[in-house]
Amino acid sequence: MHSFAEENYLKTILKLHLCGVQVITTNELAEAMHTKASSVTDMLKKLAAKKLLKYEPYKGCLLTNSGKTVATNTLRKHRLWETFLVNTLSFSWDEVHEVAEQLEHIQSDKLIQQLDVFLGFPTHDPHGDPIPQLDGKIAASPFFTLDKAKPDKQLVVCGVLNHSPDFLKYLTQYGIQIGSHLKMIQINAFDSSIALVLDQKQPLNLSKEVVKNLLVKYNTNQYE
Amino acid sequence: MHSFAEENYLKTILKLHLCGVQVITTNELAEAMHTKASSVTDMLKKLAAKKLLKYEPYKGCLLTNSGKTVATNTLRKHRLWETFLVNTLSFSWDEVHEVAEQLEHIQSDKLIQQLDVFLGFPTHDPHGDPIPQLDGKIAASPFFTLDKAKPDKQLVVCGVLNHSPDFLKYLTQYGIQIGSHLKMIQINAFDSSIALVLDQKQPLNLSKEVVKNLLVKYNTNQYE
DNA sequence: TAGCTTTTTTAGACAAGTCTAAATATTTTT
DNA sequence: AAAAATATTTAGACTTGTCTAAAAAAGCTA
Repeated sequence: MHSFAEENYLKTILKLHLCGVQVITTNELAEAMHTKASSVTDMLKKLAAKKLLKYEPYKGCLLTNSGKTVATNTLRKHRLWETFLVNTLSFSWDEVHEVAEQLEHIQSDKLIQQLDVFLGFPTHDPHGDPIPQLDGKIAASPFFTLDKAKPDKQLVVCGVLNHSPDFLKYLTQYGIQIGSHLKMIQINAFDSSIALVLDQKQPLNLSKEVVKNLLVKYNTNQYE
Repeated sequence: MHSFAEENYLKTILKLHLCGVQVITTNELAEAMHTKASSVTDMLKKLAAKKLLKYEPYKGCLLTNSGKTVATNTLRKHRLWETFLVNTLSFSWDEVHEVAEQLEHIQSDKLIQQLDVFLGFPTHDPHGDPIPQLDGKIAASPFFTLDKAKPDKQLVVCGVLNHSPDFLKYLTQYGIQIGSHLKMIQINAFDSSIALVLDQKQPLNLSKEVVKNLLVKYNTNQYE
């Protein structure tokens, strides 16, 4: 139906939308796609001709409903496959992205339907990102970054903003993963680093770069 | 590493090899690939330049060792994915081919390795075809077509030669699947059809077209 | 072996997607 | 508001893989 390239452009535009960008410019998209602005212009014209997005030269683009459907579906497939790789095939969370980038383009409604059943209708992928549902709904993240947390409250790690293997490996090395329990002690004024306690064990210090990319929530089930 | 098109050509050449064709001609390949002879010539030149096969104009082609490796690996991936779709995601054997044609091109050694582990190192796919092993070895089929069977011996259905959905649905409709037990009664001289008994139940008549595409073996475990 | 048929290759075209370099808009600065 | 800087688009080229139509080679046939 749609080419890999088309699906990739639409998915990237959707992800920028989800990050709060309203109208996406050619250069923003070129950077996100690791390609050149001229290539983006060519593709935007093609996608506009297919009515998958609105495109005004020099003004940027905006997904139409049908473009949003394609993009959401591609994102759904990507996140379901990431969940499969981690939950079923023992991949670690820093290894899945590249493979899921390929798997997300497989065309088969039944395949994704059955994968969803097999995985037990997961709501979040291994990085804590919400999996778009079949009707296109994407749950808003109820999580916040660690630097926004109140001190001395029990927190649970729920996801990451940065998905780079380097960052994910860093977290793994310090024993931080989805579900880890921690308590924020204080923000150090000098470098905005944060002192915290992980899993009732030794104290730890995390830089502001790390802290701003770590999604947490307050632990409401601490007496379970 | 190699494009989808290249992998498809190499895989098709390997499959023709496995069916006993030694040197493959341009027209044979064009028919098997559902494409035109001129397109085949172009691709053969490219694959020969990459040393994946030997190509002599007007004489046909022959896989080199490295070409054989790529082809075997693609076939291995195809058959592992078919096994996954049937065993894990509840696909029927007539639904898997098209999806596996896409999945076989996913590039990730770890993915296939882990899939193999998850499936329990299967040796045959849902159509009874042997799954090439990691070292490239492909088990020779110990099965034979039903028209070669001796009468009145217990047989087990092990696979098919024709993989078309029409044929597979036909078999399913008559209750024939991998593992079905049957006994050949007699060959009818008039139309070469075969009378048989399926699973100790009602007698059945199968046309010579069906019989020549059904792989069976003698049941050596009938007292288990 | 000369002529006919079939097979295969070549030549030239096209579509998708990308790129560089040049041209044109837009925005910012002064 | 004109000049400079930045952003975007256009023009033309390249790659991959395909096709049609025409040319060339190979294989038959008599």
